[in-house]
Amino acid sequence: MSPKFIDDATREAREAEILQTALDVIARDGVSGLTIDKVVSKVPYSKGTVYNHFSCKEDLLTALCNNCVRRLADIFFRAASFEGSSREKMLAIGIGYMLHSQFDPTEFMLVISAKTPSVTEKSSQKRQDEHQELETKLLGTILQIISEGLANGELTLAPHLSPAQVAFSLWAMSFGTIALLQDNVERCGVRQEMTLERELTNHANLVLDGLNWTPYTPDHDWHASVQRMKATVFAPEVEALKARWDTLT
Amino acid sequence: MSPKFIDDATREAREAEILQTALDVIARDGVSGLTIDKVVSKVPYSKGTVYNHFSCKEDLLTALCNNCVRRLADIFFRAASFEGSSREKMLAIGIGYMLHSQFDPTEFMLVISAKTPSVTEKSSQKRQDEHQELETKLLGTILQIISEGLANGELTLAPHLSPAQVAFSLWAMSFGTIALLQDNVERCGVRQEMTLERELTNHANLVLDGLNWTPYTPDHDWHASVQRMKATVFAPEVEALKARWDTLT
DNA sequence: TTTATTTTTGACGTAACGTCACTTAAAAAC
DNA sequence: GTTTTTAAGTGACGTTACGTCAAAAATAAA
Repeated sequence: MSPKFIDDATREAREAEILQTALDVIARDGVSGLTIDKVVSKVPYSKGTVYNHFSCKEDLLTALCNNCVRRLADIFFRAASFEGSSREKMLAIGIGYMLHSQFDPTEFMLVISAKTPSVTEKSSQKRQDEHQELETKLLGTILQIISEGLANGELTLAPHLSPAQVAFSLWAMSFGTIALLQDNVERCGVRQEMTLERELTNHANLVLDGLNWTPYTPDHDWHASVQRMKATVFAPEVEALKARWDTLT
Repeated sequence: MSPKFIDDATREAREAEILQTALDVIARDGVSGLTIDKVVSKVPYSKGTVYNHFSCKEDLLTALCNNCVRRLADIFFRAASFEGSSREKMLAIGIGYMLHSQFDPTEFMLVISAKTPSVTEKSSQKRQDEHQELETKLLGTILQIISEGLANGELTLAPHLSPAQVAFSLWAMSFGTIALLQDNVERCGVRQEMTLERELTNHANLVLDGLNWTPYTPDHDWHASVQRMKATVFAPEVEALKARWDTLT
């Protein structure tokens, strides 16, 4: 009386395979070029099976986005483990975010795409809940660094600010900076003189100084900190970027 | 030898009519529910004529976005005319941005949608150029306020920051804050305690303090400034929001 | 009235979506 | 080893929407 069963492991492996294929399609044809039919044709499963995993195209996009956020959670975790002051760890979050977005602009832009009404309006509730959960996890890591700063006196919060508000500010700052600079460099006159790393560091220092998070910008060599991050906790990302660069030239 | 000619005025009027209809469709069915066919059926013109104005659906979306940015340019201009210190004017930019996004969340989200790869990949070059131009204009207004602050000594830039970088930081801050808080209030635990106005003010003050833009947060009643803005330069927006609120209740 | 030229039209070909009736296959029962 | 049972997979199909284009309409000069 018990029929064919598919175990969770192979099910997840298959889902990953479909998602990777979708990412390949996007890398080749852009987000607008992603179609379920293309994915189906490149995968050893039928359309019915694909729709068994994802309720619609937008659901698939959200799933891709969630994968990205999951990877980001790992990066943030490593950022928090950077050997240094709490403020350096905070900066590391932004740098990690940036490195990831540079390594996979497609994935980073997917996060924006997935926040777009046309996607959220159609994506399944289950995956959107998952998205919220993952975002909360990201903020959790940031909150932890804030606690650390508060605990060791490097950060003193003004009475009108809660840790959650600070976490949000920092996240919004990184997101805004990376999103707006992402593919606009060398297009708009006002922006072309900037490079992402420098800008992000500047903008982060602006906010962190504003928060009275010591050491203040003039008292520390932040560029050196960034170099150290890139040599330690983000070595894999830097390595990957370097490898990519070598391949392209 | 001269045939039927359509003058620019009626042409633009028709374009506005189509765009308004598209906005109506989006208000009813969401961005994902927007289809050219629906717009055509609600407008006294044929599909061919609509495609005569917009090269594709994405092009229409970008046009809607540009309309929004154009309105924003007006708001920023008024913000810059606020009677007060340069820092108050700067805060006014953020508040104006926020008021507009509250009055028309659809339009604000359209700006994000239009920055999404699936849209930029298909939209016409002409409208994307227009978009860049409009954004540059927005930044121009911000740059003017920065100049003013520098001129009267209320703002002194650290050597590593250019006015353009500062303008960008402030814009990214506003964009990120509004975008991420827009429709997420009361969804994610970390965020639910915040209201948009308070958060935006906090975040703006953070950045402005970080920039050493006087008067510093503890030395000024920013809430009062915001109230005054809402009573003067943004009276129309506040009025419109109030009217909307009265209608809904 | 004719002619020349722009503008409008909407039927049509194409592409992608998402569904569903049917097939396949595996494990338990006998 | 055969039968039974039902989860899982399939892909043809109906539908919707896109964007085009050849023909029709409209208008102003000749």
